[in-house]
Amino acid sequence: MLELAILGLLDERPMHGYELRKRLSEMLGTVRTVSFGSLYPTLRRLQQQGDIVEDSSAATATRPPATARRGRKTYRITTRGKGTLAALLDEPVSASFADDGFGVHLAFFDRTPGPARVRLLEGRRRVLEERRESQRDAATRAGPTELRYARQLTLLGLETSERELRWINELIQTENPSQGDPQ
Amino acid sequence: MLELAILGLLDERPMHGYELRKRLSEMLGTVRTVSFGSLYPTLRRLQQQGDIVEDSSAATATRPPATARRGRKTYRITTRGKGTLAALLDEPVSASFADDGFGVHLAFFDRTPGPARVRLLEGRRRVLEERRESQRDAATRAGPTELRYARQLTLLGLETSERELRWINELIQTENPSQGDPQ
DNA sequence: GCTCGGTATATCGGCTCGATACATCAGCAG
DNA sequence: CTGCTGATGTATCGAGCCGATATACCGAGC
Repeated sequence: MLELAILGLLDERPMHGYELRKRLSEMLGTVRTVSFGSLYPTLRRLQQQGDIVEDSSAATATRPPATARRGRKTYRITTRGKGTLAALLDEPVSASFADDGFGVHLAFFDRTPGPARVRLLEGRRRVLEERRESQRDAATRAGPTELRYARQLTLLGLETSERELRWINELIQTENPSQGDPQ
Repeated sequence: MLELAILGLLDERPMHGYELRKRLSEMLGTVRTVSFGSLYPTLRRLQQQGDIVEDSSAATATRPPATARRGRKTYRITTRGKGTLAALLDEPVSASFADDGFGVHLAFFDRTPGPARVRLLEGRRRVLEERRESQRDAATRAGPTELRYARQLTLLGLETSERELRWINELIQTENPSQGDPQ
């Protein structure tokens, strides 16, 4: 998922690590924060795979020193990286339907082809439906009295799932007005 | 957090790994599922620390074979383990205020002493307030048009945070009727 | 001139997950 | 009775991610 986020951002313009993190935080808001302990290893991995390269042009181009501060490493997406990005956008994996992954995918929704959009939204809906069912089971099942707080938390979660389901159903209708809600 | 959950369950009665996982799933509902890849290493760690021991009495007690199926390992909490559990319940750490950890703590709320209850609830409230603020910032900040889907997700998250804040404020009032909401 | 906070890269240990492997056992169909 | 399937049950492996930590440079303000 982090690979998708990085490639998506570098597809807009070259950036260095620290900047990537800032853009990620403001873009994904509370959905996901990225630690340096994940970011830098992922950058190295992407570089080894040939999806990104260190961008030397920015340093040597117009202004010799000054612009590129010491220690800065600016990365740029390669042609191979663009292919990887397109594949990630087109083929949602199971992680794409989880809370985190879905938010990342959604941030690049405008670059996602139509069929993949529908697959993504419906996969997310399926996850939410399963969650709702298990929450309903837990809420119905009469637990011991001492668990009333945990039960209230479950009820709160159930409401949240139901709201998000309504939300995503609206989104699916917007995306594909011809067919209704099968469930 | 997983240590707390295991110790808390074993404090009720001895159990083996598979059973622990089932109880955890139905108890925490959707809040948290535990994989075997976390469960078994954690059990080993707890055993090495002396917080739990393999319970041989159950196997040799009333019925010789039959009950204890081959390969089953039943664990029992030790005196040291009870101390660890009490400490975990009494001293909420930063992980206790995260979504996962909070749910686990709440499941054992009836065994948590009063002052620790208040610390837990107020710590959780602080986390939620921070989240709400950053979501408000993100929602206010006019992003580019192509991010409208991600923005709608943020708005949904903002509503969720606000609802959970109202919920926890009620809980705090129930716990401590004398003093109101400082924020 | 000196400290303080923001910028910037990087590593380490430890936890957790998903996948996988491998047994046992109950029930049921052939 | 034999073989199949599916639930029970323990366990490991690789990989990703997080939080803490270390290091260093820079600009602003006193």
